[in-house]
Amino acid sequence: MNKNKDVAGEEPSGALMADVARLAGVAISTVSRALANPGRVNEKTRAKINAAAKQLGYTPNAMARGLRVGKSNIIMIILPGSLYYGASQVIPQVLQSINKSLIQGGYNLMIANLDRDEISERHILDLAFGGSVRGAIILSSKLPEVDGRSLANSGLPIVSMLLDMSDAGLQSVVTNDREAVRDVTAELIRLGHRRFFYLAGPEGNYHDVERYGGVLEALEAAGLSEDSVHRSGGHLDYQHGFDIGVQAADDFAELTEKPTAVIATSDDMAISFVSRIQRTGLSIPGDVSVVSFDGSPVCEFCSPPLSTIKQPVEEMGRAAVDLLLDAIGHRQNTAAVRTVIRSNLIPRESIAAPKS
Amino acid sequence: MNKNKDVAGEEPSGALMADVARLAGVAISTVSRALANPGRVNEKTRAKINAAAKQLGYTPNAMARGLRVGKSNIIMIILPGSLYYGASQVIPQVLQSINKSLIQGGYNLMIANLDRDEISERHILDLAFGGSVRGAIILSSKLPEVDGRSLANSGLPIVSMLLDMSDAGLQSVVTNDREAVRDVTAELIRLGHRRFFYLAGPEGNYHDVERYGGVLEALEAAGLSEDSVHRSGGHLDYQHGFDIGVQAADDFAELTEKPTAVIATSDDMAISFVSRIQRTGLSIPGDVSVVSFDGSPVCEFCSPPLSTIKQPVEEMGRAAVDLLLDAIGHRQNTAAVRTVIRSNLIPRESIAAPKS
DNA sequence: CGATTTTTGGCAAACGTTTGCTATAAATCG
DNA sequence: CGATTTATAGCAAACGTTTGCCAAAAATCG
Repeated sequence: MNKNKDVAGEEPSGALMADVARLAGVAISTVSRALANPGRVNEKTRAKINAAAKQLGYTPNAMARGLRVGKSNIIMIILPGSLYYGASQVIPQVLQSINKSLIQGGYNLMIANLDRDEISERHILDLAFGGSVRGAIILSSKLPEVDGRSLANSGLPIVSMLLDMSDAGLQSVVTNDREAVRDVTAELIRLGHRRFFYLAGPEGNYHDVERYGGVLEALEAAGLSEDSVHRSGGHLDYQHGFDIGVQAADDFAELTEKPTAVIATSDDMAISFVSRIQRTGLSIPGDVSVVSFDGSPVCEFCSPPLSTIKQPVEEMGRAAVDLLLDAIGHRQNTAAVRTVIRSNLIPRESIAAPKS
Repeated sequence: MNKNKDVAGEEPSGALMADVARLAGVAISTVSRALANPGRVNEKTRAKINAAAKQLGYTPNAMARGLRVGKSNIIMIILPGSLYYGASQVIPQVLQSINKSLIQGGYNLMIANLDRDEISERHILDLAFGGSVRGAIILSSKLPEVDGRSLANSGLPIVSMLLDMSDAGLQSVVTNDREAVRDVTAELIRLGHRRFFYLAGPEGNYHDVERYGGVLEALEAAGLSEDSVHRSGGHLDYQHGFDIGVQAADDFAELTEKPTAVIATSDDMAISFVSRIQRTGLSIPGDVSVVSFDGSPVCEFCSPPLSTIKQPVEEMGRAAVDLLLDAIGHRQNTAAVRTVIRSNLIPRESIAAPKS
């Protein structure tokens, strides 16, 4: 019965631009221009067209447009898969902030997980090279690369967030991890602390390097030796944030000369650490001061409320999107490939001068 | 210089199917079939084509394919915008689980936020009617509807998750909120509790209705009056999870006859509530027992560790994706429009028998 | 009022695939 | 070995837009 033998879809879906044109009594091209290119068509015909479009409930087909103009309106965010996801409180906030900014710019957000397997790398590359996405925001330190195809030379605008990848030539939006940790360490030193306990994230990870570096800088500035800090953790993924704190507490228990201040690289590990060492009879901040990184809201309601360095994720998300849209719009990529947005310490009761 | 005057894209982007065909010395259509329809082409030519494709780093253009076949391979997840996002710990887990399942099925996940404004409704409808997405998983109770276009009759397969929308004819994947709360309330009654304090989520919200209903059912079953439970909160969004707990603590303080057991509808509010009432000198579970809903990992590290009802979000995500893909594949939509996956109580030290 | 410029609308050719149909080559059969 | 079936490959027409170019109409000018 169907006249059109080469029918592809199953349902006629919605109204087409041709339908709108017919109803408005104009050509298809006029409809197209009326909808997209305000100035190019007479005000009166445009009104007619708009009316027709509304009446038919017309919605332009995104794929047809994308194909024709050779651009999609989708941005993908590349998350370091199970490594990060759900681990740190920051990811949902990052997503929300990025999505909000993107939509204002007329873009949509697609999620891509970059795990350690080749499958996921290939998948991301397919997205990039298949014209599905227009740009990428990456939260992973590794750029997918398989069989000669590499995200780096996909021609896709890419912005790195959280991690500094300016070395790889990527615009990067980061916070001042190092400086923030240095400052808080300096503050602890000023309060009288001399022995420190550092809860590391995954070994070699950018954040870990930066943050531990910050500790060392503060120690050096105060004339303290590197031995004043004991490093714990580092062999677990961020995914196991709470586990890191648990293990570190065991570690801590075995030290003969207890540190008086703990610097944790995420709130999760700080929380589980605190929970465990309180159980051994130590009090916070009486016996040991604790400060961590992330700024999770839950820190306010721990006992005692935890001091934490709040990452400005919303601002970072906005900045990343701005940079990406700039790059897409060919507005000259500002020479600066590194955008730093400052973290703030939220001081709470978990920090005090050491006992004696 | 460019011969092709009607050039659309700016860069030649990657290799085209035509390039592969030329290199392999076959027709375009043969390439297409070789890549998609294994059996339809001779093994030998197929090998030649695959080699050519790999050599050129060919990636099929998703939009062209989508346009031709009239289907996209993108699924959108509709989140209740700022209402939920970042509030409850469950969202990131939901996203991860859904994304993982989708990718295995060859689909991609796009994020859509449904806020209370018309803009976001329109945006989602554009996605649906513009052929951008192939199906939707919705975590919001409201179906977007503007100007006669409604998601309900977009023809798009939709699955509701977390919220039961089977009344609206949507396949729904939910947990047994009511039953779980009823059981835990019954257990509290068994322990000897007779006066309860209920921390409500947003008033009228599905979860709130179900969970509060569970409390009432347990009371009734035990022959206790509805007055045995004091309801607090309910006028704030989930977004303000922690705030709800804080306000509820004030509320609690004013009660002359203190309840001995608290049932909270999210971990966030339980955590802030506990923090505040401990500050007033009450002890948990000595003076008051606390149980909440969600199963956030952080509960294990609260003091005392919080009993919580763990929502099986991973399983729910998987189930939602399965149902959606079934619907897309026209496999008869199983008559059951309601899939229930059971929650489990994780009992911890925050629950005990009342004092006297 | 004729000539020139500016607006406005239409035609048709893309964009990169998929796929129905058809043509050829190979295989099978009587 | 000719006839019939079956496997394989190619042609060309879609899919629903956008947009370069041109033609007609309207406006402006001398």
